[in-house]
Amino acid sequence: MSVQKPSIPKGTRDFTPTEMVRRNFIFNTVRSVFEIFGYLPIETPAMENLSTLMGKYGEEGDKLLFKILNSGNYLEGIPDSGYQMTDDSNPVSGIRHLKSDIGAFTRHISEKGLRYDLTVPFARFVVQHQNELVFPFKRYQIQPVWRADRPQKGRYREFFQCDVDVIGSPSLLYEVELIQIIDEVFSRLGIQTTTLFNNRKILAGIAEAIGAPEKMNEITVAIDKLDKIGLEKVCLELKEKDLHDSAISALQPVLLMEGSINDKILVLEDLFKLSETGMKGIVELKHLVSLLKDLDLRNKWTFDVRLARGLNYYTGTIIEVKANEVAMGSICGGGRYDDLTGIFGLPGVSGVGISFGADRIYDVMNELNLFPETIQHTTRVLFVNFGPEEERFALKLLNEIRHEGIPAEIYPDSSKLKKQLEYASRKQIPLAVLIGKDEMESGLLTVKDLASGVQSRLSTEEFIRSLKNI
RNA sequence: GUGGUCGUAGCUCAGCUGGUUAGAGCGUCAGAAUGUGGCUCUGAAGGUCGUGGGUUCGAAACCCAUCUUCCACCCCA
Repeated sequence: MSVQKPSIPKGTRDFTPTEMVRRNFIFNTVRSVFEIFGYLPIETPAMENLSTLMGKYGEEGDKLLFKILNSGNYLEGIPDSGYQMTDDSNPVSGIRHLKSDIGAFTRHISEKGLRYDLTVPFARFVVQHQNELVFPFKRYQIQPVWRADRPQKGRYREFFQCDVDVIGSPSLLYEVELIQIIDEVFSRLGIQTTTLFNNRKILAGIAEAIGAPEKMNEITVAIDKLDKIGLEKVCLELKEKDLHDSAISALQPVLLMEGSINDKILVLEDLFKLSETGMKGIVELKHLVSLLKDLDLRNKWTFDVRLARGLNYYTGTIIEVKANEVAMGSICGGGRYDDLTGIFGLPGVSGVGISFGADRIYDVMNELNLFPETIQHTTRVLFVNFGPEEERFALKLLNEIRHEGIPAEIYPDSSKLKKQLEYASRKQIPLAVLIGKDEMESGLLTVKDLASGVQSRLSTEEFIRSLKNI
């Protein structure tokens, strides 16, 4: 039997205790902010039926779904001679046919997949539990999601999302609330951010107004690249996407737009004389901006027409957050979806939500050294072990200290003192308690402060009191 | 998914155009008057050179495949 090198699938990671302490710091911060705003937790299974997942994220998204092979003999029911199509009853024979309709074959052997995000499972959850829920329903959800993407920096195949959504109200107050949550979370974590928002109706309006409503996606994707590739190439790309010259020139004012939010709104209002949808978007945008202006948020925010979020289900406001000091994809994003639950049989319910990317937030904080030192160590007191008798004595005291809620431990054997103190030192345990014969007889403990090296003799009562005071 | 890129001790890397027993720093472990850590000193362990093929008298170095890393596109947290 050969020894195999241990490894984990690409794009996945192990987390060490140090990393977990830091990750939990992020989760706890996010969680407590969510709760302050009145959101409650839910969880859903790691796997969903493929029928729930497929078709919700566009063609690209479908490809990125991790599918789970049916258990047992998943080839059962497929005749030896070929493959029976699911949607018509003509048997097709031969492996070549099977390959040519890989979709149908996949549906046969796999009916579950790992969740791709938390929003779609949430929609499914709402429809399934609609009778038990109070609307507007505000929930948060912190769980891993999986995407069969090609990994890169800040891009993993398994990562945690922290979602907050509210469903059952079209009120713009919730957009404001989410932007407040973003501000609060990042202020607490110490990350300086810029929150960008846009409105899907404005994007649709632009496409409509320049006479190419069916090309909205192409147009938004191209506009999104403006910073990256420049005006000329954007226009070139639009041309390649079969957009008329007249449409491209009509788009120029939008591409060249700059100045304050109000300036941009004026440009758009002018354009939207030809688009009702666009006007609606402007009305929403103006309302949102006026509400935000009164709030004195600590982080930057602004309207950005170039913001284009791909997911097909957004219909109103779209939001994205970037860290100011680190080059990384967005660390938070989301938006308003008017009919996410419609496909599951509950039409006309509007919702809005955002998702914090815990893993990217971790990377950003790590790069900027933002994790506070104080979250590091857990054990605060180590009892040094001098032998069976001393052990007994220490165990009693150890128990008392733990009852006071102070994390403490005892060294497992009477190794050299040197070794025991080194253990404390390496684990960054601040206090070591030495109980040997002297201490047992006198009842005075020797307490060593590892940071300063100072030792003191304290009675057990004094010691416990001093621990509680810190 | 498309196009690149990286892979040598636990970690960070060196190893000249293929040539004999593959190196360093850090870390680890063991010692340095037997109840005192971090610093210092001494010593030791640790590598199928990502994996599998091939070229060659000879490969860590060259070729192919494969996995992994990172990057660009795509998309996104």
